[in-house]
Amino acid sequence: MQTTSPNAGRPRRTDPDDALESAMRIFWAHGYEGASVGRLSRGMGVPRAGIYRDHGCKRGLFLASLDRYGATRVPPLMAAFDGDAPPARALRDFLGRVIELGTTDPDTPGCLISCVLADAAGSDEAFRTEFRRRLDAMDRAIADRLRAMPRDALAAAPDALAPLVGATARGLMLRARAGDPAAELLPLAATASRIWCNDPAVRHE
Amino acid sequence: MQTTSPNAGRPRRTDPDDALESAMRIFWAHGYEGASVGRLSRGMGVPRAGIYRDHGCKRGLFLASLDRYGATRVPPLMAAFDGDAPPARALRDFLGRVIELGTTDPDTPGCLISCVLADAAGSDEAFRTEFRRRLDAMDRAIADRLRAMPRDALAAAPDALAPLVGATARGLMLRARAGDPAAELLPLAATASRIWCNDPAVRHE
DNA sequence: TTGATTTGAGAACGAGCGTTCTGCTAGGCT
DNA sequence: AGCCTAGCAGAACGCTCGTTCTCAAATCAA
Repeated sequence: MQTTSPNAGRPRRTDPDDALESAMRIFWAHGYEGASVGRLSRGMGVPRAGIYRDHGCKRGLFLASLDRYGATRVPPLMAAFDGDAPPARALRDFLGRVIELGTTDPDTPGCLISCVLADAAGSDEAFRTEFRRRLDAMDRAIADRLRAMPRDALAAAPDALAPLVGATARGLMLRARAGDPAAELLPLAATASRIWCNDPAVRHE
Repeated sequence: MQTTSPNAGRPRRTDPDDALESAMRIFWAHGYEGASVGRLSRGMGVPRAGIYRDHGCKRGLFLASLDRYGATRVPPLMAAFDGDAPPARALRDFLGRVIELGTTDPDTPGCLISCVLADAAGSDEAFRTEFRRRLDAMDRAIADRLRAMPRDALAAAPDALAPLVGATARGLMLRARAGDPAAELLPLAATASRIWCNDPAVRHE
């Protein structure tokens, strides 16, 4: 977006992508209000002034962290619907990836959007709009994937089932935030995916 | 718990129950970190020193607020399972009450536990334990109600379905936090309750 | 009325907040 | 070599935080 300046100046101590990744993880762990600029600066390896130069203010850094989260953490979830696995298998895989994201790193339990942005959205209109925008985007993406599945494979119409899948995924993220290990959550993914799909042979275990 | 003192002292300006209700709503709206003691004191109608006299510290007031939430907001949800309505009806009623709780007052969107305590649980061990304790209690209560339903009425075993019902309810609370109106969420309750119950006559609309 | 007791109102405290500023440093350019 | 640029390190700003303290006000007992 910008040509290199004639004189390059001192190089950055930390790669901007790495710095943003660190910031995202600090927000993820401590919440928006709980993550102080001092802690962010130290964790990012960027001086305080550098944060304001790059993102304007703490809010800007948080919004950039949300963008990074959406760009790096969400696509691997949706990839569960790639390929042509049976619907029940794809849905179980999707929830499995959700559980993995929420439980893999004990320092960042749950989901930056469902657990952190949700809190910030309580009384801040801009954050609430951002929150809603991201929920809608994910549910719409899920609906797109469900619509591509064979008709009558699902227990409800794709547009009706999609927000239910999204809500369930977020409920699992809250469980992950509480420290539940993946092994305790994966059976939930199996039950949910089974119930969501029309497979008369294996109803009520 | 204590006998009246020989000399009664100056009466309180605000009833302690009303004060705690106000504190709970302020935490609900602004989150744990976002609710300052100054704002709490003003909103409660209790001087700062009174908060520390009654609850020890800000954490103590938050925990007391959680207790009040659990005592006043949760039982009306579980009451959906009273009576002998058909399982699908009871489950839909339950989610309907969840939606109502999360959307009725725009100043306190969503759920104090699922949206506020969840954030605080990220890096605070005590809050995480408290969070998990409350999630477990609710899922156990749901399981008790599901077990009382006629066998083979549900699409999965009660103990397997209960945490799924809990997770879905919390996902709806996040939607409420984002500002979704009840009218947009109620169809989700209908779809979920239908899918959770074995009613072959009305599968895939 | 007086004394004991409990609360209210608000000042005060040190610490930490988000944000900005000041020199100094490390590179590329000429 | 000397200049220009951009970033670093850390001090500094005013403000708000959670917490504590002080003193006047209000009630009951004697």
